[in-house]
Amino acid sequence: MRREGARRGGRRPRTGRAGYHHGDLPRALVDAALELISREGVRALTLRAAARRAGVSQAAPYRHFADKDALLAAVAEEGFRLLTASMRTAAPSTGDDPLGRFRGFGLGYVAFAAGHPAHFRVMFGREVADRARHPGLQAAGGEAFALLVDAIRACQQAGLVREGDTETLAVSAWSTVHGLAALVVDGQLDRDGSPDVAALAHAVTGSLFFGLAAPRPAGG
Amino acid sequence: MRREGARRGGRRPRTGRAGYHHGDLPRALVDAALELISREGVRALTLRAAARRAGVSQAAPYRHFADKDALLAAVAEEGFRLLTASMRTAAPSTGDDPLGRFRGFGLGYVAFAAGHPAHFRVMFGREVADRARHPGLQAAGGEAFALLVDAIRACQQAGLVREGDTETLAVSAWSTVHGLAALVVDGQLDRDGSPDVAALAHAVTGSLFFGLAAPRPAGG
DNA sequence: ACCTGAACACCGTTCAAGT
DNA sequence: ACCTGAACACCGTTCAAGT
Repeated sequence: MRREGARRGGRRPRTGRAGYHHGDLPRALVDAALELISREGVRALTLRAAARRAGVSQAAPYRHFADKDALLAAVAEEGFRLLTASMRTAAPSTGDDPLGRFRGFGLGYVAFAAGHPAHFRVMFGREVADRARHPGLQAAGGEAFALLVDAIRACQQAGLVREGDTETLAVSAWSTVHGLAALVVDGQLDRDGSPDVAALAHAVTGSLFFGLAAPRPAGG
Repeated sequence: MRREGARRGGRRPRTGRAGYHHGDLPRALVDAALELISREGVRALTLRAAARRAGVSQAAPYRHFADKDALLAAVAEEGFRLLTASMRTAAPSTGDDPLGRFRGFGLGYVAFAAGHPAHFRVMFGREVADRARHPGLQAAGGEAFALLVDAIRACQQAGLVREGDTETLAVSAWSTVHGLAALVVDGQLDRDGSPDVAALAHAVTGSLFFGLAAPRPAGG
């Protein structure tokens, strides 16, 4: 992970384009990787193909990434940052609606996966061979999980979610939204045409909160 | 998918070992693939490495599999069959406990993933590039989902699960167990040592049924 | 400081040829 | 009917060399 800021907006460094083809080859390689994955699948992502797309020689990527794994780790790390952003965007920021906030995180999680399938695949697909070598990755993943844990704790404190080990409840919540996200990205839900992801996300987060059990008959 | 029965037990065909190295090279290649994935990751699975492991030339696999994708599809299809078997084993077969049966399917799903991570990865990891080319695969996946749908319907008929579109409820259930399974296989839950998968599976299927909501105070 | 060209040991896949 | 050997166009990665 020699790469640092993504510098998305362009704004090339003053030191100039001398020697540069892009002003930002790392960024160009990450974009090329995402496009290759989206259009032709993870197997089509080769370092050489990404280099070709960026208009540099096959050896040039090694100036910025130690190996193919490092490029994939950069994609995954960016994905985790976009994930937390998507969760925050979907959640109301007001402190007085902890349940809405919790549900918003879930909806944002699924929306991210549906909107960034290439990122999602690299984040969770074991493409990054040795995750331990990329601690920034683990950290970024932990941040998203922490968001969920905090939201559940707030709901518990408001008396909206039942008592119990917060982390275990968070694993339930994470499993639910992650499972839906994975099934969507994986195309497993496509058997009768393309599914209404937003509707499913609402149904699933609703089930998560209220459960599948039939309401007890009053006095029963 | 030229390959047919897996003939797991050994029992070589009478027609003899003349020309055969294994009696069953397709089986040997599937086993080699699983071992390579388990020991060195999906990237280490190459057709040539599988052939080496099976003791045949690099070109020999093409007698039995059209291409690398076909070998992966065979692994995935076997996985789906093992998944349904695991679900059936974990579920009580008695007709008078639909809820236990439903929960058993969920526990069996997670147990399969934890016990067969290499299969699970190929089944859901987009390693098989063109899934449409392998209809047997889609069918085997649909079977597992159908099990869940039937179990939910039975619970609804017994008044144990609330009314509503059965398929949508099934997606909730599938998402929950699939999400936990994926997080386990992916190592995402390893941040404080290795997790107690069976305990998490119980907690998660419990949450799925009862929800996370705090019990309503009586008369409130 | 960043990039290229050539090289090495690998892949997936094909095809003529062997038994 | 099943397998091999050689071949082709690709990969990841390294390294000396260029500006």
